[in-house]
Amino acid sequence: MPGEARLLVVDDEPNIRELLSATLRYAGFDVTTAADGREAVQLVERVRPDLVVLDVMLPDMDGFAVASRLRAAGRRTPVLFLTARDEAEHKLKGLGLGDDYVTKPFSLEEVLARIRAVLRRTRGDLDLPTRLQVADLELDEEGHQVWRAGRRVKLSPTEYKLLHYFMVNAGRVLSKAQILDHVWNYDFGGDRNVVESYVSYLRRKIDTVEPRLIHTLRGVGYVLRAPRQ
Amino acid sequence: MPGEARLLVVDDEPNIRELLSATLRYAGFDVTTAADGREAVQLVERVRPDLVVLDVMLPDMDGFAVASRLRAAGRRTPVLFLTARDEAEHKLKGLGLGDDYVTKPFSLEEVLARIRAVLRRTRGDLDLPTRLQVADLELDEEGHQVWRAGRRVKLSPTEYKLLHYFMVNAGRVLSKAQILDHVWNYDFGGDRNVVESYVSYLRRKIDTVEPRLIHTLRGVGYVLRAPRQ
DNA sequence: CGCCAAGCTCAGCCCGGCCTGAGAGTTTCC
DNA sequence: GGAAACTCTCAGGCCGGGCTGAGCTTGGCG
Repeated sequence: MPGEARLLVVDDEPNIRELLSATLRYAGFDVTTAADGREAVQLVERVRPDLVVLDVMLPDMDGFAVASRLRAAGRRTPVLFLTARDEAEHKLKGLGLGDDYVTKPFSLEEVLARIRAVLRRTRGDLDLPTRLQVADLELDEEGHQVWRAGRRVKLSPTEYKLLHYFMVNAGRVLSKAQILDHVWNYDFGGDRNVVESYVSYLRRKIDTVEPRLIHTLRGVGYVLRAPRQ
Repeated sequence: MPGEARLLVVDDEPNIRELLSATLRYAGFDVTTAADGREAVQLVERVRPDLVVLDVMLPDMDGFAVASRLRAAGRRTPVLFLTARDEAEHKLKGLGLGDDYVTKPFSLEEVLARIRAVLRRTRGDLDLPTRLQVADLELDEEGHQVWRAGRRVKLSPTEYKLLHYFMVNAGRVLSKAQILDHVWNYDFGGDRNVVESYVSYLRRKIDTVEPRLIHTLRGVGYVLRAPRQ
């Protein structure tokens, strides 16, 4: 439970806006949305969000302009910028302390991770768990590290994101479609065989000892869980 | 009791439309129907459904077009798409989060399960039970797991769906025809001996201990129930 | 008590979902 | 600039599960 933090999501594309707001609400945040910079500035005054998720390409004003308006108004609300891959490089110098950015197209897991990290820093939300555990499988979010049976395991970025998603949803069956939606970028067009491949990689790295934790449910999906219970 | 949620069912085939609306009404939902995209868009405004069940193949406009119309209109009504098997693969990226899809031909149990899952996510209907129990027989919907007398039991997908249907209707006599209609796809052409076969499989897996829970009523059907007192 | 319909069970075929190794294409890092 | 790591695709093969058909069992009824 993210402690009911208030978020303001600002993006002019309805699809992205909806994608984000639905995901973040489901993750337990209190979400307000805005479609342009003007609306965003107004809403910040009204809802006093703990964090603003802000597209840098807005129809009326640059995302950075919005951000400096916030700061000029005395708010030091942290901002998570959404930016195209090539814009990111030279623009990120504009970041204030506590701010961060994610490049489009992003994956939902990525956005959630960044939001949690920012809130942890700025609000001192130490109640946000930083360590996930299922049986003898451990994942440290801050240190990006994973252990199985006490042994350190090295994972690629995608493997890590997949495992993280599994662990946050331990005990819950996840369809391949769901996994694709959360772990892969929203514009990924390939087929779900990727998920099978990565589950296979993961198993080889973290699930070669008993008890097996990743289970296949034919025709349904996968689930990470410790036996018994 | 689904809490009186309002549904809008959109499909141009009268058979499917009726099949769905009758089933969903019987399951306790407040159902409105539409035969094409134009009508659907209008009705969404009027009835403000909690969820739209939407065929992707409509005579006048693509189901996805309808969905984006809804989103453009500011509604964040979740959508359950009905899609042919081969369309499903590559299109599922158009889904907003909170949306889901079912492939045609579907089984009614499948549709009901998806609808409940979506409502649970989007409305936060956490009061909807996720765990069913009859005597010492337990079924966990989220984890797709079943226990009898405290022992974990492994079921195939069809066995699971059948048991789920039994448990939701515990105490009610179900004819083989009813079971066929709900658990098997609507285009299933085989004979009802399948039901007998699967009841047999189920008994072997979950009903070998006292008290027996699955009872045969010759010439009538089956019923799952714990003995009196 | 014997017959018949209904129900039960099991072997077996077939299909499709899943896994995995190989490899192409791309990015990252030294 | 090259090597290593990583992502994704493809296809072959395996195996679990779906369904069928036939023979057997059970229960109802005259």
